[in-house]
Amino acid sequence: MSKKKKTTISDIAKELNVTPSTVSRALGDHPKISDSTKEAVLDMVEKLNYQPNNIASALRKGKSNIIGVIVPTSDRQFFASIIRGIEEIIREEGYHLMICQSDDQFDKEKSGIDTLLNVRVDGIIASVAKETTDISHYKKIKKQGVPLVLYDRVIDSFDVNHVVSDDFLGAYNAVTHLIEQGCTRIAHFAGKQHIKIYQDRLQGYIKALREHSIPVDDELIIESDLIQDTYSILRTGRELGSSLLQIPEMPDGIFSSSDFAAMGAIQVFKEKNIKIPDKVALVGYSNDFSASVIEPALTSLDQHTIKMGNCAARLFLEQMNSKEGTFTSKRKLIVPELIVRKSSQKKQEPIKA
Amino acid sequence: MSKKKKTTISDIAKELNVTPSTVSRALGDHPKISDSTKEAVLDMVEKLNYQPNNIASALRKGKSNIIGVIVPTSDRQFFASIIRGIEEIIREEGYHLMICQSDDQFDKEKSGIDTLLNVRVDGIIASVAKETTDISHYKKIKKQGVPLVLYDRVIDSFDVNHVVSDDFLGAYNAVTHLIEQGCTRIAHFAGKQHIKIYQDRLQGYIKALREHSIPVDDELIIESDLIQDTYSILRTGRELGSSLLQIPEMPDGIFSSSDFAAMGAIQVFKEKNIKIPDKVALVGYSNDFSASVIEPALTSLDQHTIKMGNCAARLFLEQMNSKEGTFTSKRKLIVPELIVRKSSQKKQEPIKA
DNA sequence: ATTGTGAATGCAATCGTTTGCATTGGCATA
DNA sequence: TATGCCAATGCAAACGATTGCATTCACAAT
Repeated sequence: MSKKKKTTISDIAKELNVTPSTVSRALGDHPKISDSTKEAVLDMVEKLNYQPNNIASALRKGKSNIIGVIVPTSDRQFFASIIRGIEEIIREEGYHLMICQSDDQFDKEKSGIDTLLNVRVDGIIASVAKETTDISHYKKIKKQGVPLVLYDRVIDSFDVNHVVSDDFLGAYNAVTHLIEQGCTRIAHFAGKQHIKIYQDRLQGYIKALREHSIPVDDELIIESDLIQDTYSILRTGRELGSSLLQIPEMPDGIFSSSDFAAMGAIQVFKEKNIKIPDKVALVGYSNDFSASVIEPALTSLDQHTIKMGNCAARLFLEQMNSKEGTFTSKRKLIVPELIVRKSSQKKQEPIKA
Repeated sequence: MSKKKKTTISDIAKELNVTPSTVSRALGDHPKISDSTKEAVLDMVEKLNYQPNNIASALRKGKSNIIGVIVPTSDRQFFASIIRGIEEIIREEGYHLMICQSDDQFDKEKSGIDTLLNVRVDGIIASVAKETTDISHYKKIKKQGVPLVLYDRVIDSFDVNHVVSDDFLGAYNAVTHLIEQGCTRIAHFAGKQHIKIYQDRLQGYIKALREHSIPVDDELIIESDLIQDTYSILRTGRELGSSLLQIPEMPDGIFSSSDFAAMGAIQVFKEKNIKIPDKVALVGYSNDFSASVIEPALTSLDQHTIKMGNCAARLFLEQMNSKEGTFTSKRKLIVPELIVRKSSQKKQEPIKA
């Protein structure tokens, strides 16, 4: 329990009658150190139970080997997978993760970034909080010369590395699928339009309709806050579903920007005995596990989040290893995959359960 | 993009014709520094865009203000919530989190702990990997005098702070509930018995049976690996469900140590047209979101994971702030809550959807 | 014997903050 | 005028590891 005085590199040096430099080099496997001393050092490391002090090393080297991640919230599957994806890649390069949650709040995001900067992380990988409009704190990162990669919720008009899901394409494919299944009047549960991903999904929806000469009916586009806790969105979905029942000509398809909203609607429809997908077909977004479990199982878009995390990490490494000024920021698109399930399967047999 | 030379405390000092000490104290709001200098310093901080160097500070103070967390995997709801719970508490005290995933592998767990020790975290909060049997790396933490708190998957016979869910009670309540609903032959989907939480759940199950003079039938206790990815457990659940259909006298109740396994069984039963809960009632464990969505909705035990995280964090702070040697390790129990839904509701109306 | 060479290690400054122990100057008290 | 005291600040040594630039020593070549 008591704070032992930790053994340092000099303790080892003293014991071996060499200087700290030698020990340091031995530990770093420096070519000019004889094998015999290297062995001796390693032995002593064991004997004295030496634990390297990364802090001292980081101070001297100006490199912490930590990379910071900002997530809106760690308890959504989506972001949890991203973290995993990032970690998979960077751990191989000897980096470690420091995670800050913004809870989608501007203040927490800002202070999180400050913290990361204070511990001198070697880079930051972030997704922007839904509240955030002022982006001076992100500019600060760039100004300090710290590599920055944004993922998913990015900032247009800000020249940094991006990795985003191709939301436009995802939406387009989803709606096209509904049309192919015979839907002619398709509603859209949209997210708040100041957030890019929801804009793109709406645009993808519109394009698919236009391409099949289906008129875009504003009445069928319902915007609501789809960034909340899961149960709240489910409730929102129920309300949206109910409201659709009120309008004169009920739509025969729904493309929802959130799985949970779609599931809320499914629940309502089932209670009212409205047949899915015959009377109304649904497609959600994100391919949450529960989408495979609800009945009928919900067709959804898998965003390949782990791959997205991988990609963000690689982008960071690339920027990190490029010599000064060489690097120009890139934008990577991850293509989402439509997982067709019963909720939209009017014609053939379901492919996946 | 170029690495700007960051401004330091001495830059500020030089600019103001004082010494670094004064600036340091001013920033620390030291009482002996005049208000005027404090103001001047703050102004200069703005002007020069000073960013404190936590690394240097940590080195000097021997305190990083970072606390390390080991999670088996960040992409399970359970652990994500724990992280949230921890963060809620410690952020108020100025601490930050560094998260390592063990992926339930011994090696990664070990190297994760090493990393945390290397960056000189002020404490470690961990849940033990399912693979782990050798615990020397945990002993090392303690030996180095770093506060350690274990949560959920703990190590018996190792004297450190614990916070665990009361699995015994949870299981006991679940099974008692099934009995009250009229079940007389109750199966148990058990997890691997070298893990404490699964032992406890099995014991709770047994106790409830005994108390109601129901014989414990080994045939009805099926052990399998319940720590895998979600879809795999679902599949396992399907197999378990199918296997129960084979035995002569089908059970009329199932208590599953995993929500996902229970859901797999539900799917099979529905396919075979076996009525739930009339023919067989089910209770899961963990209260995953999907439990509320499957039909019939699955009764489950909510483990109050956020509270659990809160508790772990508080335990850490307590130990941190206790003077040397004063602290004796504690064990906190979080009481799980039975959320009754249709899957087990033979008698009354469901309380929650 | 002199010089050269290379392998193995030592020296000392440095990274940016913090902090115990002075020091300074001004003002009040005796 | 001398003394004491306090408020405000300075000095310099840490914290532990790294690294450019010597230095040392042994041995080979001339």
